[in-house]
Amino acid sequence: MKKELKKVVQNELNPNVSVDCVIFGFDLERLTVLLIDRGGNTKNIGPRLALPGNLIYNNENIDQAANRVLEELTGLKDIYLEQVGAFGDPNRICKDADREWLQSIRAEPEARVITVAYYTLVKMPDYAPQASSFAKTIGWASVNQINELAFDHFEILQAAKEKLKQKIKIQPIGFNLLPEKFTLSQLHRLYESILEKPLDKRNFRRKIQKLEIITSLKEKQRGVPHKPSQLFEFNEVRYQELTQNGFDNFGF
Amino acid sequence: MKKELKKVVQNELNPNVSVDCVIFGFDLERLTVLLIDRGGNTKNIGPRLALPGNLIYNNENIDQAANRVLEELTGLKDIYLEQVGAFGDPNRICKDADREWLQSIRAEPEARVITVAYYTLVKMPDYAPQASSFAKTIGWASVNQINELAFDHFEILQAAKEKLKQKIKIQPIGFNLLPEKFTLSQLHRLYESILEKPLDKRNFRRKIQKLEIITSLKEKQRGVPHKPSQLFEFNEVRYQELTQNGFDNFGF
DNA sequence: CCAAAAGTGTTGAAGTTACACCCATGC
DNA sequence: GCATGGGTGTAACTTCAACACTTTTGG
Repeated sequence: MKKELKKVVQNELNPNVSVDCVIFGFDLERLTVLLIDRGGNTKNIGPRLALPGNLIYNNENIDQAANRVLEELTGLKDIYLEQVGAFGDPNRICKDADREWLQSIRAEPEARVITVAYYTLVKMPDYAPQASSFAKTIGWASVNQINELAFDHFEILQAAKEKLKQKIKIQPIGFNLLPEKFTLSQLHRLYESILEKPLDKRNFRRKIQKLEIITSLKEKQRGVPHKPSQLFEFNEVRYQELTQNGFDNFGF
Repeated sequence: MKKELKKVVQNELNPNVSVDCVIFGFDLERLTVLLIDRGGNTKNIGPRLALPGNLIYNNENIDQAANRVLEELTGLKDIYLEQVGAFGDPNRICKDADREWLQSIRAEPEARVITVAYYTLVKMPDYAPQASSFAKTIGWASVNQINELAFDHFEILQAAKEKLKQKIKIQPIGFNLLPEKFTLSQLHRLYESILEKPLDKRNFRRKIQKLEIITSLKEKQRGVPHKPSQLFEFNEVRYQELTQNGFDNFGF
């Protein structure tokens, strides 16, 4: 072992640790994810799309780093955030485009990086897109139309999907993806999108309503070319009651 | 940003990333965990016990690093390994004893470290303890008698317990903690230890036997001062069948 | 013969699945 | 009036929870 005893500079970027964020949304039809486009400087070799992410600072914890990246990118604070895990094979930078891109944005492009992945749930209407230092353009993509991403980001996306799938079976986190007022059909489609399987309409409605975690509003959809749907809101109070009594299973 | 362009030395330790391992065992009564004792050089300030772990090399992936630490410590290869997640507040080294200990074993004791935690399941009889460069003495401790550990290791242990608890509800990984031949009562106690709640004996037996993932051996316990118990073994083939048909819930 | 853990069935309640038709609206 | 999605009930089946006594061995 070589003794270097170099002083750690607290507010510098740590060249070895990054965070990447899988930002999920729901367009009322499909589950979507926010991707950045690395643009033309990859000369169109390899995938142009990537998950948003960046190196962490030495004086912030990992969750803070994820929140910072999110705020820089979406302008949103305090959104639902869950760690997926750590990734980072030594050879994760296997594509020419990846290497080229890193050289354009990193001080130490050859450093061994491990990345801590998070997934987050945002209400699409709340989201105010904004360009940032590391994202030329950004946009939503339908999750199941993606089949290639930069670095190991495709693998990370798959892992995030799986975590979300498991989580939604035991906690009603889906409400983070819906507007304040929503219909049972929208909630139904959301669950089907995440679980990637059809759910019987009547059984789904019965199950949700029995839990009493949604409250019917005195309001209906307007202007739709079919029978207008009842609107509901999430009942946070009731949810707290349930979880405190050890509830942890929806049975989907 | 400062351009350094230093060459990464592939087979050097990365000062910023470590792995820590929660090695679970089962003594047929309680869930246990393998801890290292940092010994006398802490002057008995703060907790002496810690999870085994070490920095990663730049040329190994994180899973490999965890396997390496495990093999160095227990001599075991190919054991059940599951990532818990990444940890590492900037201020995780908050205890004097921690700082002092790091100075004795690390080239860059002040570096910001994030650690990737894993939990593993070992059959206690297979385990051959051996001292290593970073562990003076090691030993098993009963999980629920621990209330303090070095660094953020107590927090990591709690997270690992929780992951194990969730996992065992959906996959029969408990067999990794039992000897090849075991009794239903031992399996029962194992599930109760992990889930931290009593399970009805008859209902438990019925549920396990219906799944057919254990096979009755033509052999019984010998030399016990009570009715000798039937011995069983895990049926791996049957388990593969089940999981391929999408089975993922024990319903505990 | 005593202590200790093994082993075994039934019943009532709750939950799950599968399934088809009428309703309210915009155009 | 027609296309579109909204909304509703029931019956058969499966699963779950609760519960107490007899058996076999070693000492």
